[in-house]
Amino acid sequence: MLGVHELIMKLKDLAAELGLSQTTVSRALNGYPEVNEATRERVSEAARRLGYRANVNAQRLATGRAGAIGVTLPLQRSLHFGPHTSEFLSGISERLAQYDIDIVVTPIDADDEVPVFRRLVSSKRVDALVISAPTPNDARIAALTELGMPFLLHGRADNVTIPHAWLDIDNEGAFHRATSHLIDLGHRHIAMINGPEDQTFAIHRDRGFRAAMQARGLTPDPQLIGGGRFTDENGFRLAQAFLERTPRPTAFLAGSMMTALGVFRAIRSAGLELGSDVSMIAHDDVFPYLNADNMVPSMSTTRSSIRAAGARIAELLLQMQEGKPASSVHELWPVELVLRESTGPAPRQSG
Amino acid sequence: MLGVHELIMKLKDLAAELGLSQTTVSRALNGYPEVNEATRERVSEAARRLGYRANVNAQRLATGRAGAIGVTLPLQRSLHFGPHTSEFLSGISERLAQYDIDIVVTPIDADDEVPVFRRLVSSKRVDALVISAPTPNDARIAALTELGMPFLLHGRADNVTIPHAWLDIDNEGAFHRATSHLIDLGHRHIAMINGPEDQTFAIHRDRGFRAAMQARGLTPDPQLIGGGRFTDENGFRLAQAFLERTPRPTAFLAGSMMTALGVFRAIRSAGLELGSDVSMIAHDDVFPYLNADNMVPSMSTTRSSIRAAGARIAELLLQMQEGKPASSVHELWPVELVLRESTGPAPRQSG
DNA sequence: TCTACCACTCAAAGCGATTTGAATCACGAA
DNA sequence: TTCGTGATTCAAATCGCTTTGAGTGGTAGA
Repeated sequence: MLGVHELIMKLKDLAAELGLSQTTVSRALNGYPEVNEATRERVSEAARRLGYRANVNAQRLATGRAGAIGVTLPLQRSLHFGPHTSEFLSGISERLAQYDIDIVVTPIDADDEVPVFRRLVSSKRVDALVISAPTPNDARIAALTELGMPFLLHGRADNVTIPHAWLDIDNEGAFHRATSHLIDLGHRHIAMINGPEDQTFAIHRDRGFRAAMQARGLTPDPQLIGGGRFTDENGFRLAQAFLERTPRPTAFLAGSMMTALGVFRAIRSAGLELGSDVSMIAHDDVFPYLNADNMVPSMSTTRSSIRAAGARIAELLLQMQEGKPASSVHELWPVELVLRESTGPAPRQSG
Repeated sequence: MLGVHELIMKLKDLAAELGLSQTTVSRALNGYPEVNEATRERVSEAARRLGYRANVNAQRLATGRAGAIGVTLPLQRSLHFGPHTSEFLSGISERLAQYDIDIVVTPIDADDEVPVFRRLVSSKRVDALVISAPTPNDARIAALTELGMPFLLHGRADNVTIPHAWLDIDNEGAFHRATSHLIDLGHRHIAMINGPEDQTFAIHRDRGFRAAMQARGLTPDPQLIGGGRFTDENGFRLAQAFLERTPRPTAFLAGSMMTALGVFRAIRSAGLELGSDVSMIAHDDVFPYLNADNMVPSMSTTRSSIRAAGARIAELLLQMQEGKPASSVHELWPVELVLRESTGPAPRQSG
C-alpha cells in the first residue's frame, strides 16, 4: 500500500504547480504585505483546491515557535484532575480552536515538576504553560521564570514576589459574602468543608470565612472546620461528624459541588431537612452535568465558571505571545453569590 | 534580557564539546548499535551534565514522526466532554508519561470532523488518533481510513465493515446481567434511563435490557424508557415522570452516576426509599470523586473504569506504532456487576 | 533620457535534528 | 607485506518550512 506521505503536497510542489517560488507562496499564505493581491488570491485558491497544509514540524523548526501551549495536570495531587479538569480544558480549547495552536496535556508528578519543565523548555515542545492549583510558596513560579518559559497561573501564590501572570477568582470575597449572608439569616454555628489545606484557594476561602465571622463578633468553631479532597465521600464523612457535635451546625459552606453532594446526604441521614433545619452554600464551578438550579432543594452557590476561566486564560496567553508583559496580567474575578432554596433562616436555637 | 534560546544546547554544541561528530552523538543518544560503548557512556554523561534535550520539532521533521497522539473531544455533542473526559485522559497520559509522546487535545465540532482530520493528517501533527463516542454508522472510520491516519476507537460502531482498531466495554452484557438480576429480585416494572439514543453504547445497553426482559417473558414498557444526556437534571426529570405512571416502576437502570444522582432525588421527592421501595443499578465509570460505595444507600453498579480503558488504549496505540495491525486490535471488556444496598427485592405489587 | 523608487519576486541560507554513504583504524589471514 | 573485515566515526545530504538579501520590471520625477 502506498503510504499517505506520497500524496501529501509540499510547499515545493505547490510552488511548482503555480510557477512561483516557495518564498512567494509562503509569504502569500502567511499574509505578508509584499505580495501582489492577485497572486495571493491565486495561491490561496490553489492551496485550498490541492489541499495543501504546511507541515507544522517544519514550520515550528523554522520559526522557533512551538505552536502549542502546555497544560500541566497534576497526577499525584488528586486535586485537579477531577471534573474541573475537563471543563477547564474545554474552555481553553474553545478559545484556541480558531487558531492553529495545539493543546498539549502534560501530566506531572507533584514531586518532580522541575525536570519536566526543563524538558518542556529545552525540547521546545510548547510556547507557554498553564499551571494550576498553586500553594502559597509555589516553587514552580521561580522554576519557570528561571527557565524563561512563559506561563500563566490559574490561581494565586501568596508569598511569591517574582512577577508573573495569573488569573484567579475572588475566593476570599466569595466566602466572606457567603458567610455574611448565613450570619444575616441568623446562623451562628457555621461549618466549613474546605478544599486541600495546602492550596491557596482553600486558604483564601478560609480567610474570607473567618473574617466574616469575626466581623460580626463570632468565633469560628475549629471543631466545625474541615478540609481535604473534593469528593462526595469526604463531604459526607466530615458533615456527618460535624452534625454530631453540640452545638450542631445550622449551616454549611462546601468547597465544591462534589463535597456538597456528600454533605447533602449526611444532612438527610441525620434526619434533617436541607433549607430549613440546615442551610448550605456550595462553591459551584459550573458543571453542565450537575446543575445547582435543578437540585431539590436547589442549591445556593458561590458561582464562577471554570470553563470561562479556561477560555480567558487561553486568550491572555495569546496576548502574552504578542508581547503583553506577564507582569501586567493579573485578573481577579468576582464570584457571584446565587441564593436558592438550600439557604434559609436559622432554626430556633435548641442547644 | 537574553533570550533563553541562547542558553539552549544544540546537538552541534554537544558534539563540539565532546570532540565528536553530530552523527555519532545522535546515534549514541538514540541507542544505535554501531557506537562504542565507552563513547556512548561519555556522550550520555555529557548530555545529562549539560542538560541537552533534542529539539523535538527538528526531530519530528527529520524522522517524519510526530511524537504525539491526538485525542479528539467533541465540542458540540455535549456527551463526552463531561467528567468522563478527564478520567479518560488521565488514563491515557498515565500510560504515555514514560514515553516521550505528547497528548494533543483537539476539540472537534461534530458537524465538520473530516476537515479537522484532514488538517491533522497533512500537517503531520499527530501519529495517531483516539476517537470516542461512536454512532452505529460512524463516518469518521471511513474518513480516517481513507486519509491513512491510524486511530483507535473507544467504543464500537455497529455497521461499519472497514477493519479498524477498537476497545469497548460489554455494554450489552452488563445491562443484560443487571436487568436479569432485577428480575430475579422480583421486579417486573423496570425503568431504564439510557444515554443519548444515537450512540452505540446506549443502543447496546438497550439491547441487553430488552433481551433480558424478553428472556423472562416480560415486555419492556416503552413508557418507562428514556434517554438523553448524562446529567443529574435529565435523570431527575425522567425518573420523576416515570414514577407517576401506573404501574409505577420498582426498579431503575441508570446510564451514569450523574443521572443516578438525579434518579435518586426523584425517588426521594416521591417519598420513596431507595433500596426498599425502589431499586436502582447505575453504570459507574469509576470516578474517584464520586464513589458508589460511599453513597447512602450504597449504589449497585455495573462497573468499568474508564481510566483503565484510557491507559490500555494508549498501550495499544503504542503497539500499533510498532506495527501491530489495526485490524487485530479488538478488545471487548467485561463489566462487573457490583451489588450493594440500592438493590433489593421488589415490594409487593400494589398496582 | 536617466535615475530613483516602488512593488514584486526569487535563489539560497538557515532551523536542528536524522541518515546515507564513505572514511578510518586495528587486526588477523593470505 | 598486503588486503579484507569488522568496528567506529565522520562529512554532507535531507526533512519542509521561513527569511534574508538580492534582483527584476515599470513608473514618475528631474
